[in-house]
Amino acid sequence: MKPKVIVICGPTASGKTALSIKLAKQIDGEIVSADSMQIYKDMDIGSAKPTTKEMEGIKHYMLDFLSPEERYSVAEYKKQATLCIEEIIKKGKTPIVVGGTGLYIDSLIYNIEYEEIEYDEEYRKKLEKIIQNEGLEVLYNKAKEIDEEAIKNISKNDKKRIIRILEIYKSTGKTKTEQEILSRKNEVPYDYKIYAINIERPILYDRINKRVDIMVEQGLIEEVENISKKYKKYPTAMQALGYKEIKQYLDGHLTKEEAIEKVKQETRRYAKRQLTWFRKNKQTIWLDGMENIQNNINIILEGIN
RNA sequence: GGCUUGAUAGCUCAGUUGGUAGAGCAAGGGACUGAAAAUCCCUGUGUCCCUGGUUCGAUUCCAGGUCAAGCCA
Repeated sequence: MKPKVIVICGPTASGKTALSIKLAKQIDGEIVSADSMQIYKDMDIGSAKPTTKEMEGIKHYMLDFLSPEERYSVAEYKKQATLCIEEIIKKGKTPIVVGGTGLYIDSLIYNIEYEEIEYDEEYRKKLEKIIQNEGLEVLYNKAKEIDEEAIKNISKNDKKRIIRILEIYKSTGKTKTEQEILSRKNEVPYDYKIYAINIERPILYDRINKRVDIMVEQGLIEEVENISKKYKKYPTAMQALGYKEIKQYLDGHLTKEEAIEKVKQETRRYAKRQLTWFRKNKQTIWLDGMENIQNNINIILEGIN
């Protein structure tokens, strides 16, 4: 029998944190975060990182451990989160994976293996330069020569994925298609039970809007100010919703009101994309976020026993 | 009170020499394996303010009404 691991996903502001902590207390569980922004230190308010008080003594992993100056990726997440899950199981407790980053969750539930490679900054700079001088199409054609299969699913405008085909080939000598076949060769070691929380769209959007207002009240602007003073570069951290928009305000490109409105709008769009992602997995059991938390926990308890 | 202008998608507006309409933004759907809170793809939603007239046919022309803005009293 494979050990059970519970996954709780869902769009931002759907109530994952509250549900997961209450669940953990009832089943003697510990929480492994699956959130690409809550990993960063000093990004507390804007990433909606659970506070120590909210955690109610439940141990959380994969949270608040990385400097915003550091680069991070799903490959590292997969490796580290797997170690956390193993540790929790060793203690005889139940791991609960909680988060909104679909890519990170999939890396676990499908047990995706990522080959060891090093990030080659020089090569990426070189590619960026080619895009600037000669256009993206040059790289698209190059990628097409390397991996005709993978390029079928990639738009001519999708800069990131075009670059990735080239980077993977450069550092491993394998095509992305070959790499993806290898990445799924290992059996999934755990019995993942996947739950997603959803709320009626207008209510979800209303909650998002209100949450952004609360973040500003709690000092989001000061938080972003602090980060931009404290750190010199933030290769992935400043992609975060709430941070990049407030940064634009601090740099004088937006008024405060415009920036706040933009955070709300971009967060609503993000929630929509998250839902698209989570809908794809047909074994996911959906919970109604407007339902009483204990009732939802009961559904989960029935599912795992 | 009089005159002028306007009223078309959720918003800002274009347009139809009379044959029931289209842009931007917003929105919705989708993709996603090493930056993923990122990146990218697809989609047009409509009593054309109301009532009547002219007309084979009116959102378009005419009359009246309603509302809004401006000007004059």
